[in-house]
Amino acid sequence: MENPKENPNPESTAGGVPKAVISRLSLYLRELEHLERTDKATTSSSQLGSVLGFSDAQVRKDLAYFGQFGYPGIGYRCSELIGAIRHILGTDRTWTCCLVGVGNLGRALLGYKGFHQRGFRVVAAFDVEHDKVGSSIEGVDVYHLDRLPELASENTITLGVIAVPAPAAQAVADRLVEAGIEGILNFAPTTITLPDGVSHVGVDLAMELEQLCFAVLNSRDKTND
Amino acid sequence: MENPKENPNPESTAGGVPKAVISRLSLYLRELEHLERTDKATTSSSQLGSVLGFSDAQVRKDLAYFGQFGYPGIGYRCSELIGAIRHILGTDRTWTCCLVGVGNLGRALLGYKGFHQRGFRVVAAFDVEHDKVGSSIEGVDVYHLDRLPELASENTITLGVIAVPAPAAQAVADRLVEAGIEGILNFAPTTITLPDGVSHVGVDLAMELEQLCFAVLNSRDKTND
DNA sequence: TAGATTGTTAATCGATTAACAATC
DNA sequence: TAGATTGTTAATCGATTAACAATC
Repeated sequence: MENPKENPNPESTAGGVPKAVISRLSLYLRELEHLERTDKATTSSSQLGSVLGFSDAQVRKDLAYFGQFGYPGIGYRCSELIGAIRHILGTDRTWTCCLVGVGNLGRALLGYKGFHQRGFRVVAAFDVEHDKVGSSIEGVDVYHLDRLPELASENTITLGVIAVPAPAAQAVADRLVEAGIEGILNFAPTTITLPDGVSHVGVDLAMELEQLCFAVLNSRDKTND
Repeated sequence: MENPKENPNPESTAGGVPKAVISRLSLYLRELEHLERTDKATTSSSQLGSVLGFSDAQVRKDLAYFGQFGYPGIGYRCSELIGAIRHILGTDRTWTCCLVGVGNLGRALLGYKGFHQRGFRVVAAFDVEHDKVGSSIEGVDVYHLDRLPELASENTITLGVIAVPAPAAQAVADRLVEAGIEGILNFAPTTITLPDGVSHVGVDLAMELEQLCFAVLNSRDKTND
């Protein structure tokens, strides 16, 4: 046991990818798409890293979790790496989504072009207020929340976006789960509890500002050292 | 050198707090505020952790970076810990903010009650479109971006929120920096470059959905093991 | 007192960095 | 060829977990 052997099971990588790697993958993708739009055919780990504030080693290591995408001496072909990262993230297919909560934020999300551009199709919006139900926002029909199960199975909706007030969020989450949704993006500023097998990402806008406050205070301290 | 001494400089903690600790602190705070609203006077590291999916040890360790806030045998008094975390994050004071970009998302942000509730005061909004300039949204006046320097110094605006299209984001960031802003919350789906001393948090809504996709795909794999 | 829970240390685990042979 | 850059290994660094004496 003093002299450990090499891992005898080389293809066992799949499950053990750090979560931080996946966020960076999204950043690499965004940057690569930007490079491609500005007609750069290739890039390198050091170029990609320096724009985003990571080391070249980190970029290569992150990609190495999933395979070999580069050319020694050359770097990475943007279009190829874009395709590879999209495939890894799963955004090389179309995802069918619904939105619950057509308030200020919900309406803004429906108007957000970025979702459609990246292959997310919002096929229905839901609310419980009768003056909203029946309307159409940015081409998306607004239904009463009671019709969620029906529309979810008709359209095989996979992802749900929650944009309701915090007190309603858990009940909405439960109904999305009941309707067979596999993933929830939660904008309500509250913790929601979900069964295993349902994925979850939470975005709390006020929390992001809090993080910024802390960063500002720390930066002040560092400057007046 | 074989037998290293204990750290001779015990109070050198300040700078070295992992970034992940700060996000968890925000989550603890949100949960504590929820507990307080539901009339729980005290909680414990294991209770706090289990709701949020962390271990009790992690909760205690995170708090230990900043001091001692609990009572052995009792736990934490919610109101005290809320005060302590707010002080750590810097949200025990009022932060003066401005918003640039009064599109769908910008308007939604102006209507978002959570900011004001947590001590963020949005004192001005800016845009370059003449039909928007001069209007007032949710009680916040919309000015032409050219008036940013003037209004920033009059109101000592500390934080700026960017909600403009990606191609305009860097130029807006530069003008915010020029106007003396100390922190930027960027909702534009692009990387912005800032000088040292200006803090930065980026939120890319499409990226969050990408993260969710990956989680859903992985969860499927795990289920069909 | 017995039970609960903290703060803190030491042990474990995981992630990042540095270095370099292989490749174009 | 010389220069650039990859993929990968080993070394370093940092963060999480487990354990427990101290405390209420």
